[in-house]
Order: sequence, then structure tokens, then C-alpha cells
Amino acid sequence: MSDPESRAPDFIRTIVAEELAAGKWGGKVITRFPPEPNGYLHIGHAKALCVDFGLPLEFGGRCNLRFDDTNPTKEETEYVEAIMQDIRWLGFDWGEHLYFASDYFEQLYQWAVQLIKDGKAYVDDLTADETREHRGTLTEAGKASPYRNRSVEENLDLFARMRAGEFADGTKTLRAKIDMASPNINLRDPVMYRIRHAAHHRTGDKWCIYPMYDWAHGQSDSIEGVTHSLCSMEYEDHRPLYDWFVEQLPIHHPRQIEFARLNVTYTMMSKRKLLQLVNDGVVAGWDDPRMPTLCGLRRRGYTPESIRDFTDRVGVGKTYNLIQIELLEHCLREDLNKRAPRVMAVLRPLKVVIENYPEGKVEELDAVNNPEDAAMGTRKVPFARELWIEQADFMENPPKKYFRLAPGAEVRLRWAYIVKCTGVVKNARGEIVEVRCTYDPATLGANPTDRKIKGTIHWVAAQTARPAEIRLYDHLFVSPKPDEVEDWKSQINPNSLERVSGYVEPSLADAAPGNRYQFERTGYFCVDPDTKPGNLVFNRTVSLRDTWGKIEKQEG
RNA sequence: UGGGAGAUGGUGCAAUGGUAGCACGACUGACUCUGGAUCAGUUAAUCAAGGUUCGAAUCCUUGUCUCCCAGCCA
Repeated sequence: MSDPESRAPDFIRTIVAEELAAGKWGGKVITRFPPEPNGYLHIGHAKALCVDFGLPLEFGGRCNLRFDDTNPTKEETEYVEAIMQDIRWLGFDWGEHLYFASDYFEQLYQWAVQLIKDGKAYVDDLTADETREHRGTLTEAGKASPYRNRSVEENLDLFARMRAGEFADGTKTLRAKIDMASPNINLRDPVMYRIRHAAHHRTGDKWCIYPMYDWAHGQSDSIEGVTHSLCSMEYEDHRPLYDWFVEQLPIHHPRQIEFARLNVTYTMMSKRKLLQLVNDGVVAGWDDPRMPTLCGLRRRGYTPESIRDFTDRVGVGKTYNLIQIELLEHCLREDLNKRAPRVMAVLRPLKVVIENYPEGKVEELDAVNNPEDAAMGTRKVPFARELWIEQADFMENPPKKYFRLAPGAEVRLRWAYIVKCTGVVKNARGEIVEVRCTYDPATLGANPTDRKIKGTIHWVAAQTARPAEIRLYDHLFVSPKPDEVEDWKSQINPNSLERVSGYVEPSLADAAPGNRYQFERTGYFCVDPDTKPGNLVFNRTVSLRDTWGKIEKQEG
């Protein structure tokens, strides 16, 4: 991961550094990460997490985890548990500072009463439709509700009775009295409370009125002593309201700063649409390895380090961005290249028989676990007369520049001998079912001096191989911007998951779920939790860069 | 056509009046018992037009384009 000191400071860190240098905020930075517990965290949240938690890490201070649970009809405990797990996995710690906006409901209520007393809020009887009609449009001012000038006493009485449950859902709201003619629609008497006779995941049936985001968020920030309330660009229009609410009370005033959210090609961040993918069975769940959710990426085999590195490289700005998924994959490969042990696995098996190798003989050959890290040592891999190789590593009529096995051609078997193809066996349909070879006993750990062997292929000895289910993933969507297509579901990639039955070397027999490996020459894989004793399941995390594949593509 | 924000290589981020740089991608080549990794190199950008200035991505003017806002969602 990049050194924080070497990174160019983004505009937020520049602002904070200047403020601190000027003696503001008492020299410490307090931020908050405020998820709504109505879905799972995704890669976009990872960026926000890195910004929110990264700032106090750099300047001193802390980041609170506060659940923004002000809407009981959408929120569930299942989500809060999952969100906490994902944040910890990514590597961030909120210490003792776990909060819920619902913890502040009483204080929020008391402050609302104060606003009513000050003539700055009123109870409105307009229906939702009427409220919309009164709000005006982007170009026309709104008009005042007929209830806008109720007396303080009447407002106090009505608000207390709203809380007491005397009124049905949707019949009354508490509104801030600001300016129905404001060019900023957020300031046209925004709703502060609505009536919802619904059980809340934490407060149960204690409340039947719930605060709106704008009212709850800034006041919650203030209660927690937050200095910098970092959020995405769409809240820029809300900042005047955020400021207005905290200024009406003699309380601490945090600074809201907005930055552009993360977008990545071939996926989407909409929680609503991701939920739909889950509900429609397009994916197997929130943690399906094709999902951009943190739990999906985790199951896929992504490392938290690679995700943090990615968010570092993406930067923080105010410009709309669409990051190419290749950058994420690059960060992943770079990380895994250093730490993933190498093993051999054959995804699409083709039988090879070495005619001059004794039947029944098995040799234990030495293989290096990671050429990038000698400390990872070596292991033994069994070699025998019958092997599995990759179907793609043999061609009966090879094109030029094909360095693998073909009739009459020689190839190095990784960590083993050089073999030469002597012929093939075909079935009744003319398909190749077996490749016949001879091996050169002098080439174990040594290269021949009379000829140059360009190709090396991986293999698994048939009699000691372990069968495995291997799940190969591709982008969930065929379009780089699936969100921008009218019918986004039409962009779902029908081939985003392919299951193959392959063979892995015996050292993997007891591989534990979550373990990550490089299958030499094919990619990085991790053991899926679906793995049971004797039934190995691997997910392809990401393929290796494939220069040959590129050449093939170019030449048709 | 109200308000807010933003425009730098294909993508993302820097340069805050003084040589437009870094990363990913793409393309060459070297090396290699992974067609991986690594190494070397190439490609390619300041939204437009005026103005200020010795000098402008940066300052001024005008224009263009993009995004966000009319939930009792967050």
C-alpha cells in the first residue's frame, strides 16, 4: 500500500491541515461513518470508510461508527451486524465509539420542542401530496401551508400528541419554518418528523414519530462532537440546511464537506438494485462473489489490503468519476502476487500418458511455493505416468508462436521433466481424449544444452489428484456502465459464472475456506465456504494477466 | 429556462502564475522452468473563444458540456 506521507494530499486533507494549523477544533479531528442499516456495504462504502477513518488516523482523533437508523420501515438488525463485520474486516476500528441515531431520539425531540417554542417549527396537516404541491418547482417558489402560522401553544400540543400516538401515519408532520420561496428546495420548510406507527429495530414501539435525515444527522454529529462530517456530493444542497439546524441551537457546529462517490465499471453501487439482484435470484446472496459488496469481495478472495490500496490510488475529489475495474484488479494481483502460495491445478483436464515412464512409479518432486518470497519454502508434488494437463495447453494444429504441447513438440512440465508429444488418441467422434508423450529423464532440474524449450505448462498427476469444483467469475454486467442503460437488467452478464470440474494437487486436500492460492498460469483462487471434507470448491478471485490470450484475440 | 457543483491523456489523480507529472490501461523490447512477476521504453491530455501577463491548466470575461436537487428515503 502506498505510504500516506508520499500521497499528494487531497482537498479535504488540505482543508483540515489548514484548519488545524490555524488552531481550530482543539487540534483533533473527529469524523463519523454513518451507514443506514438497510443493506450491505459495498466497494463504494470502502472509499468512504477509508476517507472517514483515514483522516483521524493522519491528524489525530477518531472516527465514530454511527448507524443512521431513522427509518424503521427499511432497517434491520441483520444489516447492522453485517456492516460491523465488514468494517472490521476492512481493517478499521471504532473502539468504544459505536452510536445509533436512535439513541438520540429523546434529545432530538426536546430540541424540536425548543424550535417550536422559538417559532421555528410548526405542525402541518397537509398530506404528502399536498405538501408536494405546495413545495413549488425548480423554477417557481412554493406557497405556505395554511397551518404555517399556528400558535406556539397549538404546535406544542399537537407535537406532543403526535408523539403520544394520537394521529395516523401521514396525517401530520413537524416542519421547520424557513423559506418557502428559497431557490434551494431543501430550505422550503423541510419536514423534520413524520408519523410512522412501525416497530424500530432498536427502540421497538417506543416511538411513532421519526426524525428525517436532515434533522437527525447534523444534530447527531453535534452531539458526538464531530468536527468534520464527510459525505457525498449529493448532500451539497443540504449543507445550508445542515448549518441552519445546528445554528438554531446553542450547540457545537461541525463542518460538512462533500466529495465524489466511487463508481466502478461493469458493476453498480445502487443498494436498491443490488437488493433486487439478491431478491430476484440473479446472484446467490449479498455475499455472492460477483457482488461489489465487501462480503462478496471477501468471499471472492479479495484482500482488505488490496481494497485499501485501491481506494488510496483512486483519490478524493469532487469530480464525477468512473474507475476502470482493471485498477482494482491490478491492486489485487499486486498484493496476491507477493503473498499467495503457488500450486498446480487443472481446470479443464486432458489426459497425458508418458509412454516411457514406468507404470506404478511415483516421484515426489520439489516445487517452490512462491518465487517472490523464498521464505515461503518448497513442497513436494507427486509425478507419475498419467497426468492431467489443461486442454488449452495442447493443440493438434498449433498456430505460430504457440509454445505449448503439439504433435512432435516439446514442452517443460513445471517442476518436472521435458516431454515430447508422440501422438494423440481420439474417440469415435474424432475428439482428442488422450495425448501420448515421452519424457527426457535428463531434464529434471536441468535444461538441455542442444535445444531451447520455450514453453512450460502445469499439470497434476492423475492418481494423486483431488477433484475440485472451480467457479470462474466474469463481470456481473456486460456494459461498463450498466446503470446508465434504460433497462439495466438487460445488461446482466449471462456468463458471469462458469463452474468447471478440475483437479488440484494433493497438497490442497485439506485447504481451509478463505485460503488463497495462485493456480500457476491461470489465476488467483480461494477456497469457498461451500467446501466440505472431500469436496473442494474454489472461487477464481482474478485471473493472471494473459498475454497469450491477448495475442489469440488479436489474431482472430 | 431556479439553485448547487464540476470539466487535465482511454481512465483516475497531481501541478495553486514559471519544464503539464504519477498510476492503471494500451503498445514495443529484454529476461524468465508461470505467455505470471520483474526491468527498459513508447503512446497519449489542460472544454471553447477572447483578455491580463515576459509567462496561464492556474487570474478575468463570455460561452459550451456534464452531474445533483421538486421523498413524510438516506
